[in-house]
Amino acid sequence: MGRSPCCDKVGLKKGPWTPEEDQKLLAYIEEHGHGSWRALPAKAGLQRCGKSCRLRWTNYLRPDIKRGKFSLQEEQTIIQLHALLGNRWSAIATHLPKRTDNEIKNYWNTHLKKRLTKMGIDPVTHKTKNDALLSTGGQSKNAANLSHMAQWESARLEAEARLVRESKLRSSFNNTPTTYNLSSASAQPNRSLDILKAWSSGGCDLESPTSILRFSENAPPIMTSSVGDNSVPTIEFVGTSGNSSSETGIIKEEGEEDWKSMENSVSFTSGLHHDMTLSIEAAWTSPESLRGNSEHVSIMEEEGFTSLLLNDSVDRSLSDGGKDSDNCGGGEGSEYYEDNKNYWNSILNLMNSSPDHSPML
DNA sequence: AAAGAGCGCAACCGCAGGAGC
DNA sequence: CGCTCCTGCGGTTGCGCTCTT
Repeated sequence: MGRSPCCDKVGLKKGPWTPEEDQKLLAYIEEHGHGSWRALPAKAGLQRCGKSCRLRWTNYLRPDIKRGKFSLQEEQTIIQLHALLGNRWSAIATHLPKRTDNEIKNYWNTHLKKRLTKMGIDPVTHKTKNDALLSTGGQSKNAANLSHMAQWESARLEAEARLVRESKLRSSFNNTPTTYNLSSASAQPNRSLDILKAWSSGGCDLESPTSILRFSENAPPIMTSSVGDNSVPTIEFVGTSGNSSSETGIIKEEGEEDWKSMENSVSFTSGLHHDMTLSIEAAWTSPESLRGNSEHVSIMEEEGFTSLLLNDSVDRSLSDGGKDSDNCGGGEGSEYYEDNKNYWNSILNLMNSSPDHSPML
């Protein structure tokens, strides 16, 4: 596919932007919008290529960018999303309001990666070195499941990001908030199957599982456990699933096409029937208002999925999930559940046990 | 105080893929 | 259907600042 150079590179300035250039770019975009980036520099009187202007705007000048030190919450979100998504910074940035993918990428490379390494955690696999050594046999199966889970999660996050973008786009034309529907556990109240078990078993009829990383942005950081001496925060993997036998579920592994169609769907309800929730106990404060009627969880404009990610806590406890009433789970699933639970707990434990939350040097 | 090393971050590079013609 | 334009993304680079010796 022919790709033209972004600029002819003759007479165009490169390198750091000057305040004057920033001012020109800002003034132009405020008045006209960016329109075509390629045409922008000439119109704005800048000796830059369009690509450079776009980067400057998206990574620095945009008014909705939050700069400065990353909070502990943000760090944890990055680490956990990275474990699921890998180096997909734009997807991760979707869940960190006001942070750019570039900033997150830089922060990961300069701070978090080193910190995890120092903790003995492989920043690529998010496994401890011991885990890596033991990762044979059944362990590798779990690793494969985690990888599979990550694929689902990755696709789902992309879909959600798209919906948020579409929501914002629509709202620019229509001031009324846009509402999307997400499936929820209570859509089928008796769903109590741990989705992880289902994945591990490989024999369940599953559609696209989904997961929610839950935090409370306003809650104290996760180390605020008040239970006993053991103040180690925990993350729970809460899986819910429907009556697998009653659903039309078809295992759609590697179902790229299915995901594409799902991404184009306005409602998640049609495509996502399972929730797997990572929750932090310390943030386990469920608004009662959300409990009674969660058939459709409305995501309002500007809050988007991030609200769910960070604030929502539709209560889906493990209490009934532990009954293992399904007929397609099994012991392996339980082990998997425990392994991943332990994994997240270990990361957070290590994070929180750091002398401070500044990079370890 | 000076020089070198290390670090952090803004910016660049090149590829991928969607949209339009 | 193929080409070009345009944008988004992830990896990498290089400069300036800070720290160490």
